[in-house]
Amino acid sequence: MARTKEFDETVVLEQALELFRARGFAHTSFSDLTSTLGISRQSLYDTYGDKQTLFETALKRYMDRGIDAIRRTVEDPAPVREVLIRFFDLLIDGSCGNGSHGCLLVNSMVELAPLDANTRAFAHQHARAVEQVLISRLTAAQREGEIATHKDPVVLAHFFYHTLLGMAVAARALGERDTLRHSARMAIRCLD
Amino acid sequence: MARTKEFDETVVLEQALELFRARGFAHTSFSDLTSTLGISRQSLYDTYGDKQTLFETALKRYMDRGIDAIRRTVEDPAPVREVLIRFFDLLIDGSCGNGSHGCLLVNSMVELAPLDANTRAFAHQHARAVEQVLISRLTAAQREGEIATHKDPVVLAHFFYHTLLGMAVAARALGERDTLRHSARMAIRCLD
DNA sequence: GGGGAATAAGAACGGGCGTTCTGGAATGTC
DNA sequence: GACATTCCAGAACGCCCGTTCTTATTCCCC
Repeated sequence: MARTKEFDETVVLEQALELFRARGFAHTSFSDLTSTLGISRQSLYDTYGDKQTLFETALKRYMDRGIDAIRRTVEDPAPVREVLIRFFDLLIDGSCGNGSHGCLLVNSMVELAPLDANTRAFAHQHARAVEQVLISRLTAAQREGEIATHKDPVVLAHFFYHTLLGMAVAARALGERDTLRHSARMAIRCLD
Repeated sequence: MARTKEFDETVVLEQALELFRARGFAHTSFSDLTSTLGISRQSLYDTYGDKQTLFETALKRYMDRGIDAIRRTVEDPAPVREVLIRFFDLLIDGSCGNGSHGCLLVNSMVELAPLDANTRAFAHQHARAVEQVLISRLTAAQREGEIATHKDPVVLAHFFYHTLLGMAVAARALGERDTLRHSARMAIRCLD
C-alpha cells in the first residue's frame, strides 16, 4: 500500500510538546519545530495538521497524562497530609524538570486563555477536574477525622489549585525548587 | 521651537500597558497598538522607541506602581492579618479589574522569562522586593506577638508570593473573584 | 509673520511567518 | 516487477510583522 513513516508519532509529538512548553505557542515557529523534531514541514502537516491543531493535540495529551498522575497520587489511601505532599512534589518535579519550563497548561492559560475559547475551555475543564479529585479526597479525610469538620473541602481544593498555579509560574520564571517545596508544606498546614 | 504633541504621553503609555496586559507581548502587533491608541506609527516610534522598548517602559511603570501600592498597604500599622487581607484584596482587584486580564508582570514572566534576560531580571527583582516588604512586616508582627515565634517569616513571605502568582493566573484564565478572596483568607490562616 | 523643528499620516521595505505546491523516493500489494 | 499510494525535502507563495522613509502639516519662538 504505502510507505511507512520514518519517525515515531508519539515521540515527535512529545518533542513538540516540550518545545511548546519551553517557548510558548506564539514564540514557537514552524522552523523551530521542524529543526528540533528533525522531520520535514510536510510530514508535520500530514501527520498532525496545522500548528494550532498540533498544539491542541499536545496540550490535550499533556492534560490527560497530568490528571491521571494527579488522580493516582491523590486517591492513594495514605494519610491526607502525606498524599498532598506527594501531590505537590509531583507538580513541582513536573514543572521544574527538563530545564524549569513550568507547566504547559498553566503557560497556555496565561498566553492564550483570553484570546482563544478552546484554551479557555481546557483551562476550566482541567481546573474542575483537579479540584474535584481534591474535594473527594478531602471530604473522605474529613469523614475519617483527619481534618476538622468546620473546614470546607471546596474552599481548600480551590486554594490548593491556586497554590499549584503559583508554583508553576515560579518554577518557570524563578526556578527555586526548594522554595517551592517549603511553600507546598506551608499550604498543607492550612488543614490544621 | 517645535510643534506640541497632540496626545498625553502617560495616557497613551497607560493604554499600551493595558493592551499588553490583555494580549501579551507577542500577540500585540503594532497595528493593534496604533489603532487602539489612536496615534500614528511614527509618533509611537518617536515617543517610545521600538516595540520592545515600549513594552519594557510600560512594564517598568506597572512594576513601580505596583510595588508602591504594596508597600503602602503592607507597612500600614494595622493588625498583620488585616493588613494581609488588604494586600491580597489589592492584588485581586488589580488582576480582576478591567476585564480580568491578570497581572502584566505575571503574564510577562510566563511569556518571556525563559526567552528574555531583561524580563527574567525584572521578575527576580520584583519577587525580592515584594518578599522583602512582607518579611519586614512579618518579622515586626512576630516581635509584637501577632505571630508565633516558631514560624519563619522568610518561608511565609515566599509562600504568600507564590499564592499571589497563582491568583494572578486564576484571575486571568478563570476569573473567579470570590473564589480568589476565599483562597486569600485561607492562605492567611497559615499564620495561626 | 516667517523660520525652523518636531509632528503626523501613509506608503514602502525586508524578513519571517504559516501554509501549500511540486517532484522524486520508498514501500506494500497484485 | 509495475502500479498505486504514501512519505519526504525543498522551493515557492501570500501575508502580516516590525521598522523606516517620504511628504506635508502644525506649532513655538524670534
